[in-house]
Amino acid sequence: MKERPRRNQRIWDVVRRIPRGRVATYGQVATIAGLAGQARQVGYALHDLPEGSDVPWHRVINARGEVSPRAEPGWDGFQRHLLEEEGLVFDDRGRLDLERYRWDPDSE
DNA sequence: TGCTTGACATAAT
DNA sequence: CATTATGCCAAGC
Repeated sequence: MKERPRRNQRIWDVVRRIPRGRVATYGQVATIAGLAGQARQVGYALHDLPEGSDVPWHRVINARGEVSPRAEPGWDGFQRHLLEEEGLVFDDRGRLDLERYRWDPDSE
């Protein structure tokens, strides 16, 4: 069976590798998944993320260290709550210290 | 089959 | 650090 270019599933696999209490940017996930530069696809993949997936999508944030502004209100607060449960701390502007919480794939 | 939209990133200003 | 412009790929219509 040929490898199905299912980038989405590949992305989910990378996101699953994200340890608890750590976050990764879309670009980072894209690079690790072999989709360097296609960070948009990462976000799109998570959007297609089915329910019941073991993918900690809430650990995936944008390059600014902030939660991606979704279309539905209240969703950002939900993600922030999940991250706080992981032990992460947000700034007054609702941003995280990427320098401190950024997941190091090489350290895995 | 072709155009538009989309959980973004990076470079330039 | 914020904002603007451009690029990338896949899914939807």
